[in-house]
Amino acid sequence: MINIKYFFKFAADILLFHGIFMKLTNTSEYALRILTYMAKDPGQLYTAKSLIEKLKISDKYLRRLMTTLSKEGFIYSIQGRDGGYSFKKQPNEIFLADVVNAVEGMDTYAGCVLGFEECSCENPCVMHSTWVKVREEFMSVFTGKTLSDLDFELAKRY
Amino acid sequence: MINIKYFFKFAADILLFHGIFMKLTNTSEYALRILTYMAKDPGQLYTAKSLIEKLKISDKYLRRLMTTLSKEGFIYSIQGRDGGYSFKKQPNEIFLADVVNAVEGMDTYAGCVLGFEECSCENPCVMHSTWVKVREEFMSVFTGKTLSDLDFELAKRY
DNA sequence: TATATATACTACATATATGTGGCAAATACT
DNA sequence: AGTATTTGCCACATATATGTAGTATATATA
Repeated sequence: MINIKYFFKFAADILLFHGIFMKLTNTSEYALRILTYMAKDPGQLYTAKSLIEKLKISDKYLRRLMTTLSKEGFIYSIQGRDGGYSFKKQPNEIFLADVVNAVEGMDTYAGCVLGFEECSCENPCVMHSTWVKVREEFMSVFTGKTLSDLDFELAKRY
Repeated sequence: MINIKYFFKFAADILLFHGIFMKLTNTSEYALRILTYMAKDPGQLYTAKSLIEKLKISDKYLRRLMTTLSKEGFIYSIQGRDGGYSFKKQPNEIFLADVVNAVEGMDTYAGCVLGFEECSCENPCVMHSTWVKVREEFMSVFTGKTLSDLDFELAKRY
């Protein structure tokens, strides 16, 4: 899930700055943060402890998420001493959309921006075409890129 | 605020359909639903009662929203018998981004898709450029269109 | 078998978004 | 002044997302 907010902000020099706030839910953020981190070195076995320390995600929340990601087939887990998590599917088989979908659940549908049930191309609301433009950009990016299609060389993080 | 979810859905013919769920918060949906409805006939005075019936928004929630929209300067309100709401700013002066921003509050900022505080073009996360593409599409559409730039002829709704 | 270390699960706690109830205040009309 | 109709406001109720606590279970090693 993604949250988007617009904002206005005064810079120090009194310049009016008109920007956007667009944010995944913490849950989706965490899932992508974890998997993109693991994708840098996909062969490794990662303990919850190491992920928590490295990625600043709260202990129990991360563990619950790992269980979800495991049940969804992205990773497998090994219990007991010397246990941990590693990839089950390869990173180049995992699309960004799949990750978001998995952790957010599938009990949703493509909705009208104004919340109308009956909105469609044949019977559009006043914002239909406007919204479709935004949605299609998001769709093409998130369904078109896998975990291994990201900027691992550019990013100095982790 | 906007919530986006991906979804998979089986059509009747067993075709696997891979789509997107992308949704404003109810609050933003309501605000846009109300203002786009009013923008079809901007000169009129609208009672809360008529808006509730027409737009299927719960009584008290709509009234609270109208007060917000009024305080934010989009509309003015007339109390008492024969009172109601009407535009203060003209619809062609109200950008979609302004509406979302007004009802969601301004205590936010443009964030990293993975939730990193320090993420920027100079110090990007692995998803930075990917996310910027999506965000800029949303930004250009919502800061580029006003309430009067919508498809009033096409939409049979209301 | 005992111990250390790891994941799995359940239930609860907190924060935020959303929705509701009741009453006060304003205004037109009689 | 009295009444009907309308907006304004406060406090609470509910739903969902997020975060935490405690305990059970699994496994490598000694």
